[in-house]
Amino acid sequence: MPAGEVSRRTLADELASGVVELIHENGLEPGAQMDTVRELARRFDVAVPTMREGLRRLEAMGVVVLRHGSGVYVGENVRRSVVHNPHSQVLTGERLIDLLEARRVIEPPIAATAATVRDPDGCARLAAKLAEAEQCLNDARDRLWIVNLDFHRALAQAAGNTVLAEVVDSIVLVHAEEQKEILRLHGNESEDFQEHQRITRAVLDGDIDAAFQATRDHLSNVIEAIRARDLNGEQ
Amino acid sequence: MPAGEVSRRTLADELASGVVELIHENGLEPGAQMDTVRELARRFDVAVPTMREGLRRLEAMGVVVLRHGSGVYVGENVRRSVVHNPHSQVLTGERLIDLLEARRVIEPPIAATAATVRDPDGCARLAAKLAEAEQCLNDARDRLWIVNLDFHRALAQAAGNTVLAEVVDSIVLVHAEEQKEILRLHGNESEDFQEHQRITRAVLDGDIDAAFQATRDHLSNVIEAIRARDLNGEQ
DNA sequence: CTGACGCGGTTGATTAGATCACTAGTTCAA
DNA sequence: TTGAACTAGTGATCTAATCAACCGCGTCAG
Repeated sequence: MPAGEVSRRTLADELASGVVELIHENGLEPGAQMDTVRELARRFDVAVPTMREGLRRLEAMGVVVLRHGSGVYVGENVRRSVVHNPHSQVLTGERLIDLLEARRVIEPPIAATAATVRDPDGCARLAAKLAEAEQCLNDARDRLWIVNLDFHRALAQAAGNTVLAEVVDSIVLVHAEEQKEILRLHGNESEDFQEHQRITRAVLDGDIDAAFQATRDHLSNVIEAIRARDLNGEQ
Repeated sequence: MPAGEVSRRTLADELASGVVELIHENGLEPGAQMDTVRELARRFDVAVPTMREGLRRLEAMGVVVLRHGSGVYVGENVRRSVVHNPHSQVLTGERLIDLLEARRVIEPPIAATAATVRDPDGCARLAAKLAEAEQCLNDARDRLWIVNLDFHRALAQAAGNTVLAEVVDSIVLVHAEEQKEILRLHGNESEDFQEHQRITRAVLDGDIDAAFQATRDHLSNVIEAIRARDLNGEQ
């Protein structure tokens, strides 16, 4: 009984692939409206509920978005190879530490790459996100957590490699709501901001070692803060 | 018209979450059989096609597997947070280079972590995968490509962090079939094997710098080999 | 006794058709 | 001109039926 074994490909799976081909053949960008569910069902000569099953597969991946009463749209993830799974296990203390430690391994070399590349657009976006965070520190503290996560995404994007951006995007978004709550209770917002400043300066200056070290130090501090609250004791 | 915006949560989405909760409440492991589609529909008081839509979402993520004539099973990805999207764009030359360059950023520090941790099980699995690759080099060359990808997965697992393992798992599996074809035509199998040997020795010896450098060199060589074939000219 | 084959029951897969809920665009009235 | 109401289009969900695949059990043959 090897449950992981793919036996025969279902029609829903084939329809999902067919729809993706259609998107790419027509050069549709994220946000573009596609044929309706009924039209797609007619085009592929299947029943509407069967087409819906295929579209649900794509929806899970963020490749399409079904809007009730409006239509079917191309999703943001249409070109993504790596996504995060919104239907995975509940976040445990151990898992959060695992996640942050993984980020501590991955993100410093990404920051170093960003400092190497020094892409003008990427750097501008990073600086803009830092400015946004500063504003949030002053008058929109409830948004600060997501802007801080976005800072890390901008950092990965500044490395100029879409796969790296997708990877970081995926891991920072894991259990986003739960992270929000934990960071709200135990984060240190002004220290985080200073550390983000340090990272940004290093990247803008093209100082590879400083970018690496600042990112590593920052994530180490986050890990220590989370550890200090003895997360396992609260479960 | 913000297509990426989540308006109202559908029943299919809620059912997907409900099924995941059921899996975790009952402590079901990958491979375990769950209630049938009809039973799940009854349990959640919805119609069968609606439950099927929810299950298709989970199936896309590898959280469940629907086996025709048999039942619904828990999938391998039930605990995964990061997965690869099988429904993304066609692999282009540029995209493959992007992918390999991302791996060159991420995998060396992961190898260094593996050399730091020196987990006995992880190291054993790495050595076993290397031995398997050697065997394939002699008498099963058609399988060598997947075993070589598995080597990288074993390397990430040896770092002892599930998120890192998931990340590497996801990126090496991207466009696996297409990678197979490209590596078959342009890879250098005996050189790859030697480089994998070098990486393994460094990890087993706990030589952090060597593990980092050997992994980086290996991936650089793969990138150069792919570049040398002028991939864009072939499209 | 063991292995292979066939059958029946269970379960997933797909269809057809209907009704309900939401959205976007248009028209009308203040 | 603006806001509200209406309508048509579209997704969401349901009911009910039929078809296809799998699994377990029993029987038969070697």
